[in-house]
Amino acid sequence: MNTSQLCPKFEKAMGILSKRWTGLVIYQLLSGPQRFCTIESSIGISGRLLSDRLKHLENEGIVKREVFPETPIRIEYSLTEKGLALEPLMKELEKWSQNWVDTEEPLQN
Amino acid sequence: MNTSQLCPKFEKAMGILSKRWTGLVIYQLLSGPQRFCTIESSIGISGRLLSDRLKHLENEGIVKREVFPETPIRIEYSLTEKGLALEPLMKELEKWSQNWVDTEEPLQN
DNA sequence: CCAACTTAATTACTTTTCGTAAGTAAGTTT
DNA sequence: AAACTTACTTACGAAAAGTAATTAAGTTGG
Repeated sequence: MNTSQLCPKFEKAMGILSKRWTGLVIYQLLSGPQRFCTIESSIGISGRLLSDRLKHLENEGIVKREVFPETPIRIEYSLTEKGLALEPLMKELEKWSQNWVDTEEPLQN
Repeated sequence: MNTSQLCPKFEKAMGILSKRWTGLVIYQLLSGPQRFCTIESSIGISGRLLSDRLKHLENEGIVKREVFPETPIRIEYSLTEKGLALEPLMKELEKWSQNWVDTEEPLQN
């Protein structure tokens, strides 16, 4: 049972961000609209999970899926206004990671 | 296999945040040092996972565990400087959630 | 025309993580 | 001594993730 005393909006926002891969997908899309296979290889997610995550983000109104009936057909994913609004947060995470994150493995005792 | 082209520091930072509950634990500790059972009930996490998350956050140098040998004994968790540095990010998430998150269920078709 | 290739998925199966509940150890209160 | 509290740990079924193979629709090359 969830008996938390947090703001439901904040809790939901954190829920989106703390689902594995969603943050990276959003971050990747901040550099512009992209195709499925581009996202897949840029962040190292499997197709199975990327498919799932894009669907969820579409449901949340964060990502938009567009089909371009060119030849060959092209499907592009991009951020909606809601998704783009996460840019300041991503910038903060970039800053924090540069200032505080150490990629070395901690010493094993 | 992870063949991503992202900055390893950023990727690690996102990895920390996108592990379930860690974000909420950090957010909760921003309001000050707290005991295990306080965190547990404020964010609605189970003891089993809170114990695990606090250990991980301690290993990452984000959370500090202090034992006060009073009577009764008291154990407090607080944020380190590294942990406190996440405040601006949390404020951004608060802003975003207030502006964009809708807690209503999406319509079922 | 047909075999091989590409993209955007989906399905099948194994491993890992989560959630619930119960148990434990140390100390406190009644 | 029995019941309670805190800070955990253990056990176990359920859910999610990871890997790999498959599919559907269309494209290219011979």
